[in-house]
Amino acid sequence: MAQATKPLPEVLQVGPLQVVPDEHLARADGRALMLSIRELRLLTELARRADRIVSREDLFSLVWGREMRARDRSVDVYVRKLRVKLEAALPAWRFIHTHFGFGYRLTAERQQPSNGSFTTR
Amino acid sequence: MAQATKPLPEVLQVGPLQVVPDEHLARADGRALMLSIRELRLLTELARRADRIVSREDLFSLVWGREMRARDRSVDVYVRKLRVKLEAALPAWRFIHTHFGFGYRLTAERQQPSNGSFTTR
DNA sequence: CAGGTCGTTCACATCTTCGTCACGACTCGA
DNA sequence: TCGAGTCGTGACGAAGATGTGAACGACCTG
Repeated sequence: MAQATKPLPEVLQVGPLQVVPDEHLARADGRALMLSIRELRLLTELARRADRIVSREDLFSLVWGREMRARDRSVDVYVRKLRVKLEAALPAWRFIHTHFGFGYRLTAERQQPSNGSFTTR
Repeated sequence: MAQATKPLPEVLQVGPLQVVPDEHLARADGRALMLSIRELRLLTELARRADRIVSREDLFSLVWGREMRARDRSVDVYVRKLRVKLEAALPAWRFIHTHFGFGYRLTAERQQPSNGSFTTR
């Protein structure tokens, strides 16, 4: 018999970042982040597809629940908002990486100064 | 000496804050807080779920024992009363954090210079 | 009865979020 | 190198959520 009644809350771990969608909460090194609904949902969907590139269209329909209109910049704007908060919480890390022409990818990478070789963007 | 009927009194510790529901008492750094019944119950239920977000609806049914009516602001008002007393007792700490659109979270955080991500209002 | 505490509810003030723009910086292929 | 398209970023107003002070009545207690 399968564990049909087992709640087993979903916990997404991406480096020092932890997302618990069911609790409407994300943590950085254990400390709670203050995220809005949209921000949290966006982070959640990215985290569920960590290390993979997710297109804007997919992200939009996942988070907003409808088709993205052409030239809609909502995803970009919310990626920006997330980046700001993640940067404030974990300055030594970078999480949301842009793939030009394709979309975004969530991956925990240490911010390495004094090395221009690896461009993260 | 063990007692078969020992209730094992519940003691909730949240930073410098201590709540003992069975004694109808809360302490800040050992000093007793003067809380009304509602205030204490609200603090208790929050403390039992420390570090997690609790929705207004859940808080209301936990503390008031009935379903919350739409647009009822009771929880907000009592959160306010608690904040005032906690602030008076422990000015260097912040306990009740608002999660916009979700509810409240009880976590002991030192009053720090503004940090966009963590600090709660 | 007089004064105080408590719980509830209102009304208004303030803050957040959200979607959208506009403009500038950036990327990449021709 | 250049140009078209893509992306980053700050700002805005409207709608809605939350913060806050106060009024009111019920309930003590002396």
